[in-house]
Amino acid sequence: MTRTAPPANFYCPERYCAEESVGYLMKRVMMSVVHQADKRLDAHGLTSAQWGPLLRLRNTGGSTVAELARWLQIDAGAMTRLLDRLEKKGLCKRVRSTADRRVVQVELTPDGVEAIKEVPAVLAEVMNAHLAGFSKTEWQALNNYLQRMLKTGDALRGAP
Amino acid sequence: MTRTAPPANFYCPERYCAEESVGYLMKRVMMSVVHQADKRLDAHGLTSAQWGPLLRLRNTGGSTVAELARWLQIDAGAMTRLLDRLEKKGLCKRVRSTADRRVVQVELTPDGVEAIKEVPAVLAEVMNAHLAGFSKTEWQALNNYLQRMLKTGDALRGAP
DNA sequence: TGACAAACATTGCTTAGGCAAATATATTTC
DNA sequence: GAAATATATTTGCCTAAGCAATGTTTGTCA
Repeated sequence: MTRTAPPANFYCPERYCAEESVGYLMKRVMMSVVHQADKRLDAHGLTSAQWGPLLRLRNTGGSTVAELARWLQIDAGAMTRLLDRLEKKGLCKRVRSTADRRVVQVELTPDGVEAIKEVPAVLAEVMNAHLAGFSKTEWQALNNYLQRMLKTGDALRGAP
Repeated sequence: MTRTAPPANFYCPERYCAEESVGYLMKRVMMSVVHQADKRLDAHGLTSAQWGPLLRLRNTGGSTVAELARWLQIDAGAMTRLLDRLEKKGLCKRVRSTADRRVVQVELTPDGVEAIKEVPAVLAEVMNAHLAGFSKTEWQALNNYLQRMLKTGDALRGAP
């Protein structure tokens, strides 16, 4: 049982300035990344919210609504409607499971397989572009920092 | 005139794995930060999208719709509706400018001043919590990395 | 077995952001 | 000064996520 480290002391209420905060910077960086990815994926008719489930479906060869929602950490209702939109575009299809009649199996259609093809290249390209000038050591350090923050954040809300 | 560094080469399409990407980690960290902040601000009747304009209004002593939208980097239409909600809650008020009749001046109400009071403390607390275990050097390195990524991202879309 | 709890999918209501069009006012240009 | 251009705000239509029901089906356990 490892002891949890105490909170850091980098920010204090009196002179908290959003523009100098790691949180603010991270939000801005994410906005830039998403914007770039969206711009490139628009040609393929996908939004930044839509390639997530498609990629998962490709990697698993089919999944369920609840599993996709858990995987992407979004609300199950939101996932239902996201799948509505993807199905309307003909990129995936839903089939009620016969084994467990509560669940709905989701699968890619041939058009869905086609649509997801270029996505990994786009994501890799956008991330590499944003990391221009980084050494491998710096990139690894950044990864390490983010993984630690994520772990700390999960612990905050008592995650497994 | 400094030459821009070429894209990095950390990710490639064939074995691009979202879970191992800096982008994925950053998104997850931001979700955790926003979730924690929302949980604490809920008691004050604010959402994570609403303290942004309020804080800006406090720091500037009043602003305009367009300036707030630019500051927070969101759509002007979205800002209009966000201000609708804040105004309905009685946290700010709008006054048509007499100097330039196109613009609408936005100001905090006394209730708005009250609502924003605890926000910096909450933000500082949430950020410090997520940075538990970080040395000052590591924190500075993280800041430096993020600033560089942001600058690179801005350059990508030709920002000033 | 039979009640009760849990899991799954969906829908309604809300907040929220992006894009485009409409309108009103300023500024610049000729 | 008139016309073109730019800026400011708002509105409509879309995607999107959260929360709280609801109905259905499955699993548990007394």
